Amino acid sequence: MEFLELGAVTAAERLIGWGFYKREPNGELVGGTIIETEAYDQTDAASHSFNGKTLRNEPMFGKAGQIYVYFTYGMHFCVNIVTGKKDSGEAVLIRSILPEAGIKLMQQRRKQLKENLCNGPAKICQALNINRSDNSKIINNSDIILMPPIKKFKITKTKRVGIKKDIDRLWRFIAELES
DNA sequence: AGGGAGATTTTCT
DNA sequence: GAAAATCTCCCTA
Repeated sequence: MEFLELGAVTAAERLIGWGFYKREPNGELVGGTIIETEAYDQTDAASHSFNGKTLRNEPMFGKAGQIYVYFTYGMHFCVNIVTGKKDSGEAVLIRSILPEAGIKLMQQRRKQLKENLCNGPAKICQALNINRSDNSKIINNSDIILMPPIKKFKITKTKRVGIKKDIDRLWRFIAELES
């Protein structure tokens, strides 16, 4: 996990293939393999940290390996993994994971039976039950778990989505899935 | 299968 | 007061 201190862009690429989970109160793991990420840092007009530290983005200025949960569009939560050195204001948005553990719980929470369980940042938070109360938690020192990759993926870089500024950076990383 | 609108409220200016 | 690192539904083909 030392690579998380390297900076958001490097970390975003290297996080592809890692397992991301939340541990339920009863010990059950819910989550799966990360297959899509986006990097945000302080040089980046699309980043919450661009204009400096605020009440909301304060976790982005913490140590690598915490999580930053934000609320957006009046109804959705999204999770980031904080990267870089303390006070650098960077993080990696987890955009998509492969549902592998706790699928039944995910289906209940998402009210979906098969597709679309975790293929979007707000969907992941819904499926894993991540919300404001998880903000600033330390990964692997709480109920938020990150596990090393089991297999390697080929990775595609693209432009990020859902932003209006700095749209040309190729800071979105997607695992190529074999069919 | 793809596009457009509406939902809904926090956050910062 | 406006915009927001989004999702779902409903429409058209």
